[in-house]
Amino acid sequence: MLREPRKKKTKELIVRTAIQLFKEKGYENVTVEEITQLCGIAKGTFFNYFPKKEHMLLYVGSSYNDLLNEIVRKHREGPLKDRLMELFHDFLRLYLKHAELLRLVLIESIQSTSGSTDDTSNLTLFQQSIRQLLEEAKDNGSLRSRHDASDCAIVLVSLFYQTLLSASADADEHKLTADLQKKFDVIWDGIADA
Amino acid sequence: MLREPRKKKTKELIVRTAIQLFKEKGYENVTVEEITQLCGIAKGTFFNYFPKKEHMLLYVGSSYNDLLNEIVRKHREGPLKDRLMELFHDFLRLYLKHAELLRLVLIESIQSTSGSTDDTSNLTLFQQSIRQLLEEAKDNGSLRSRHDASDCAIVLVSLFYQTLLSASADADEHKLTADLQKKFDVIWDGIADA
DNA sequence: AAAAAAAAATGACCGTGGTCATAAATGACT
DNA sequence: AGTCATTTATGACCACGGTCATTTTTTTTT
Repeated sequence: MLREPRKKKTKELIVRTAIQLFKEKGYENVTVEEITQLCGIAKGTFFNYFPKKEHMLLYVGSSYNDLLNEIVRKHREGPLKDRLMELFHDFLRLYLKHAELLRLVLIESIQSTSGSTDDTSNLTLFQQSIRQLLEEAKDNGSLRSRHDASDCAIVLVSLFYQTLLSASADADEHKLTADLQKKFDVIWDGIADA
Repeated sequence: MLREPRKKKTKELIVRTAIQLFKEKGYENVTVEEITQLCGIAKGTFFNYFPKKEHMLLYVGSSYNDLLNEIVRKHREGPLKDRLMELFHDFLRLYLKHAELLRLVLIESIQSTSGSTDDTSNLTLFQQSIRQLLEEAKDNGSLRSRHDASDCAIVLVSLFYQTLLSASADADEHKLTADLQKKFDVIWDGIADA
């Protein structure tokens, strides 16, 4: 059967073409027809592969998955909190490279995740790898916490996303890192002093 | 000048009609034309009052502002953390009454807030009232914290929103309250034990 | 009260996302 | 190779959000 590989090829072609156009001209300024024309296919074909234009954004997101995992794997030295901060700092830098597009991706991911327990969403994947990191830290003693690793991961990741989303257009890397640092300080120590 | 009051009337009429239709049939299933027809005005008129259909969602959001402030004012007894939890619990109940619509409102609010420092957005307003509550608590001694009230407010509010957004369609009030409780425990005590 | 100016309403019109009946392509079977 | 079944591609078509030149209404000026 030669059909499957060919479908995949077409799908990849659409994704690659679309991402490039989105980065060039901005998501809103790219029409589905434009994408398909550049791919040499008919407009209708696009919708055989993606139910909505917005679904492309989820694919843009998942195209970053490998890169994200690599970053998570990279940070293995030093105190846990510092490691996490460096890790998020790297993510932040990556995000800022295409902030306009990735903001849409993030919002779309949030939108598609909510209302359904879908474990394969980009957001959940990311959360899981942070959770895993925390669990390892708990196991090897570098983190002592009465809280569930899973809950901590949710908290950390939401605050990270919140930082990205609240980033105003003029915000630079350093401002955002500082923002994130403050939030992390709060949750790391807790709000109320003992 | 009699123009201003009349404009306001029309705007209110549109908002009321739209909200009702949204709640009846769901945002996506209501067309602008339908709204205007029910208002007895032309389609084009709608866009004299709202630049986009989605802007209606922000107005839906702001229509809850008074109610929200009232809830904040209501909880004045007991330990701070409990008060906050009750407060958020009330919000949550309110949210669940029209979860479908309010999820869209929330997402739209997030979307419109991000990228611009707009202090009048619904989200910012809410955050500010929580911040104020925390500051009062710090002043009268019921909260002792080394962290900025503002930062704490951001953290609390983001986690609340995250809870709302991650609510799957089948989630009930109790499940969500429990979810929220766990997150609040984490940030209240801090992730790492002393 | 008439004329001029300003503001607001209108609906024909357009672009784009998305549908769907039909056509083309592919693979299985004889 | 020829027939049939199934999958995939196609583009005319539609619905809806949004625009804009024109008309209608309201306010100001004389």
